[in-house]
Amino acid sequence: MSKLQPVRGTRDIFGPDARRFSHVVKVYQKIALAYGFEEISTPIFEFTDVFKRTLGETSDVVTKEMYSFADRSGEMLTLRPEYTAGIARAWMSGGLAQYGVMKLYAHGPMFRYERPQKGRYRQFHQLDAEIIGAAEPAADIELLALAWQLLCDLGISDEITLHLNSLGDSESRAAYRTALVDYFSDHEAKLSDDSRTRLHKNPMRILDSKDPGDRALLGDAPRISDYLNDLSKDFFGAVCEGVAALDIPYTHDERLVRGLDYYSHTAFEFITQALGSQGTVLGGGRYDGLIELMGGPSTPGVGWAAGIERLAMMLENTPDVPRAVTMIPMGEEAQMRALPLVRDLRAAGIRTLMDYKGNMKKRLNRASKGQARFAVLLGEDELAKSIATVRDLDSGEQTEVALDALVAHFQSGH
RNA sequence: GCGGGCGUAGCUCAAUUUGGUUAGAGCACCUGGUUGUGGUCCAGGAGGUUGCGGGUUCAAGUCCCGUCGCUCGCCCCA
Repeated sequence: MSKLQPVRGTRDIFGPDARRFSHVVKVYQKIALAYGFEEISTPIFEFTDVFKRTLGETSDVVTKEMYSFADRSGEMLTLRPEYTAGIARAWMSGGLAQYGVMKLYAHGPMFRYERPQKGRYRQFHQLDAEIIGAAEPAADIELLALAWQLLCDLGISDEITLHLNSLGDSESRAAYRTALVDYFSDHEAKLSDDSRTRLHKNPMRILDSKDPGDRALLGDAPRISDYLNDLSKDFFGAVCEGVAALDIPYTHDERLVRGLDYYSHTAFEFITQALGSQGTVLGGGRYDGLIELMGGPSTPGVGWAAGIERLAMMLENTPDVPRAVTMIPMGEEAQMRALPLVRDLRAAGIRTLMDYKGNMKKRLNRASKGQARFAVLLGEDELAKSIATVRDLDSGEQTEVALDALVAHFQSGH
């Protein structure tokens, strides 16, 4: 505990990692705003009940993955393992229903007590999008469009495929579940240990088992599409049509299910092969039963979340630090005279650096290693003439620029 | 929670087949050569309890046990 190392499954994000990370967030914010979503920021912890009630007492997240603790007054709190429950809670406690359909986006840290792996951390970060109050497939489609645009704008869409499925409404889902349990109960002896537990706890999860023995049984297993009632079929058909109209490539993946209890109708995951077994880069679905389950009015909702770390890992290039201007004053007077000049450059939005020590050689050295583009030399000679010597660090060319024209000089693209 | 692989300087790696003196190198960093001109070059410096703890041995970076961490996979998920 006293060791100078980060807690298992957490990490410091710095340098190139930090730039990739924030690039993902910036791109997302821009798109989300363009799509008409509004930002919401919810606390990173909630009363434990918020997650317990919504995720289901027996889900893995609740039984073994939550960071829960009692605070000083004895309240049981939990660091959020996912976004939806907290946002739904905010929607209710803030009376957001008055705004009608709400389209919300968010980004921030999540916490799950899991064994770390490539692309999986105990503190990880998600982008999130939710539409609350819309029962129409158009909302699902809009969210999928938003997700796809994000992946496109990040330049990673060609490594990713959309897997789309319908879990049906609660009636369809219940019927299917019964059929599934019947089928697998007949073959219980052939199931893997994991799937035998699933059979009783969460039978639909057997469908995406990686065990070869289980997979052999799947061929003859009942298919969800045969159990959808008309309403569910129409809904799914509309979503597929919309996705096709937007030219989003997808596959209907009947084995795609959800671990969380409150999902219905649409379920989807954007999956890549590039990240090993942590291939789901963005996933979500419709949760029409959630808000009622939490004690609110019956209210439909759809949403998704994406792992920022996973997206960042897939970026082809690391965004560069913008190239800077480095001020190099020589002598005490120049040092003072440089202060307002640097301030004005910075106020104009020009990335401007100034060292605290060193002779000109060292400063130029540091400037070029730090990827600066220009050095502004300011010494006695320059001050006497009210100019600065601007040195192009790539070409070595030097020009004289009047001090009161410095900002304009760099703003004009130099 | 379960299984495999791996832990030597900030990073990448050395350290003779089978244990043997003071654990080395490159990159990066700092200082000087050059008190107003960088990236090169030269010289020097700093940086390590070989992850940690125990054991075997005259002797352990090297062998054994434990532990912690990283990593890949399972479970589950973003």
